[in-house]
Amino acid sequence: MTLSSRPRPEKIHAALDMGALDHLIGYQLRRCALRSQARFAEFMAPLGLAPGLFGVLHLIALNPGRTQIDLAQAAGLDRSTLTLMLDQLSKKSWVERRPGADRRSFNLYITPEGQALWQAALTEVEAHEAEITAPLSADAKIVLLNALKRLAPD
Amino acid sequence: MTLSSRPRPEKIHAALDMGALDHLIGYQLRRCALRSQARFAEFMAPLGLAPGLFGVLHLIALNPGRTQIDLAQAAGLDRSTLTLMLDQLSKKSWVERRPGADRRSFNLYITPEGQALWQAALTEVEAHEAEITAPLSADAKIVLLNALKRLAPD
DNA sequence: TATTGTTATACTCTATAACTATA
DNA sequence: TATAGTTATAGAGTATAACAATA
Repeated sequence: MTLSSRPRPEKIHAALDMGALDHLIGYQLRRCALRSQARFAEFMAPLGLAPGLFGVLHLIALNPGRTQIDLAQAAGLDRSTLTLMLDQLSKKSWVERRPGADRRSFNLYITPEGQALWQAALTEVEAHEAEITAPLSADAKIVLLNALKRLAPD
Repeated sequence: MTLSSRPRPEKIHAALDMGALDHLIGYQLRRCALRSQARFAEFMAPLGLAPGLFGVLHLIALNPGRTQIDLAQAAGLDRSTLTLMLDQLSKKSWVERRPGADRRSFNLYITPEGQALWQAALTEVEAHEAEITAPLSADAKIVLLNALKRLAPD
């Protein structure tokens, strides 16, 4: 906290009063997620992969042959949103839309290039996770994870 | 989990494999925050207040007379971002930019209308918080809050 | 009729860079 | 020169609504 930090001479802005916000899980959740996401974006940037796109790539890698509707539902996205994300992923040749038996829909597959990128991304994901959870003990991580899962059950 | 839920006859999409994502705090954080924010937006919508604008209004209400730079720093926003948000808040007459001694800057104040709106918003904030934390015991809430604060210290 | 995916459009939130006025 | 704020612009990420093709 600011209590322990000696004020620097250059510029002192007294800390602003946050009021009840400080005690709200909703607010702290937002703070943590924003910070985590910003850092995650930095880890992904060298790969040319936007944070949201990693999630989609990951789901396709683990679940080849699914339709866009399946995927949108699993990722919690609108199908129109997913269309745009898949446009980006297929423009980079990381993901393929293959026509299926039902000619209204596509079956989604990761490409070899996509596989390579995905593996590289997984390494970054682990590094990111280790970094952001560094302040927590192993036990605390488990407790936190369980709490989060109870908060947003499927 | 899906283990206990009887499959409904209409439409069965086998749950997609999430792989390691399920065990990542970074990912679960994102899921929870997105869900919380979407719900928060619904609570704020009747007031005509976008979620991000509430935070700014709240800071101004609690810290009258501060400059935009102060506020941007406290909210973790760029000053250009804050300019746009204040444009919206002042267009609705909820916030006032008053010229100060230093004629480069403004001092920010909440208006009477803003006060009324802020009070209404605080009620919604509490309702939102109660709803999203409903799955947790009082103890679990405290533990979660502490974990989140350790994750994103100031 | 209902479903899948696409398109057009728009909104929120955010940033960078160049600018104006003031210090 | 440096700072406060504005403007122009851009880019994620998201959604709704209308649409075409197919079931």
